[in-house]
Amino acid sequence: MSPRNEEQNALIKDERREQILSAALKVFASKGFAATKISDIVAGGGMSHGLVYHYFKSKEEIFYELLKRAMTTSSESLLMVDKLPLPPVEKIRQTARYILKSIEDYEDTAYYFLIVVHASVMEAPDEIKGLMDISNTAVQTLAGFVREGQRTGELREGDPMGMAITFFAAIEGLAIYKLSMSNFKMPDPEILVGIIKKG
Amino acid sequence: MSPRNEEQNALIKDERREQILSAALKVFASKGFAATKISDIVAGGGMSHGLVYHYFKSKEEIFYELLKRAMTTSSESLLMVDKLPLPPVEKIRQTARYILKSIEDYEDTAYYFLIVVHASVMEAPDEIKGLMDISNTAVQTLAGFVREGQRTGELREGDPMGMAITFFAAIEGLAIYKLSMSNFKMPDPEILVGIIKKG
DNA sequence: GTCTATAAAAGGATAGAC
DNA sequence: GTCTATCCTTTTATAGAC
Repeated sequence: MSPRNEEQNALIKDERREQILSAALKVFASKGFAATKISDIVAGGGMSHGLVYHYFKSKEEIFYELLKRAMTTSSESLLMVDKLPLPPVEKIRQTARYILKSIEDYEDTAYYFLIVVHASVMEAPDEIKGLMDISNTAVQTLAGFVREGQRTGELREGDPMGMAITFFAAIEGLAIYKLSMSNFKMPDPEILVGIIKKG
Repeated sequence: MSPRNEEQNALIKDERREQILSAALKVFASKGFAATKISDIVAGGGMSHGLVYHYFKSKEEIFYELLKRAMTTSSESLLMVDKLPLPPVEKIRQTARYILKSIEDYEDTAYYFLIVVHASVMEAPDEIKGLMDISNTAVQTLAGFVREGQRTGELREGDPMGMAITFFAAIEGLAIYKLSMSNFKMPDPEILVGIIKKG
């Protein structure tokens, strides 16, 4: 009960949570929410069934936490790019490069994108649907780049949201392929820029 | 037992099958395979639980049949376009236009694309994975257009398969959006052409 | 904090009545 | 051909031991 022990406990607690989340990330990404069994998560993380419920209230809460991280990370990344002193086309190019490289280099990035895909296509409770709106932060930031670029005439005309959605849709699709064919190489980011750039 | 009755029975049989498939299409597309309960399909089609099992061996068989239709239709469409006496860019443009219009006009088209998405991300038995290879017919046909166009210099350089995959990935993503936001308008097909066309 | 055993529920599939 | 009732497995979630 000394402070020392409490600190250690907090550390262990955090470690275990992360361990569970890390195992769950892979499984949820690969199978989706409904098809994932607690026993799948347990098998991947080498812990017991009961332990998962010691740290999380339900299967849904685990998924919720992972989705939150996915959404937060992607909107923050876009906001970072937005701060760079670059013309719109370059902001879009940076975004494409950064995301494709991250999917290529870190397996978890592809997993997180898959979590978002699953959240989009599943029948989700309101809490989860609420999180999905945050994703619109990323889409909307990108749509902002497009609007800006259309004003200066560097970019293709057309509905900015439609273009931004297509841009992310393509990335999500690529993440799906990456995961099913591990030897699949991410394409040149320029083809994503081509969605938006004037032909 | 007269021939007349057999014919009528065959008709009824076919009608029921289609009725079940039609109800299942919407539900599978909206919730995915694992999350779909037989009772969901039943509710959508206004028939009884047992009837479904009279016409199909299992939930999986229903999904399999729908996926087969999705795959067959898309590869056939691409082969049709390939027969047209058009330069590669135009074949790609036709494909983009045709598919986006079909998603826009027919709800079922979007549903069928969603079936494919779910099949891509689910943990599927070998039979279903086998069907997914057929999808590569469509992707590969498109990749063929790209290769052709690269030879003549009209199209962007880079891995044709990567571009074809991105093209379809974008469409699948758009179908997802279409279904969750029914008022979402499909973007200009040119943005899909932009993935492949020289910038 | 972690595990094992068990409860409780859900859902796929079948049998048999009509 | 169609429906209702039931079986039985699977799986989430909890209780309680260590």
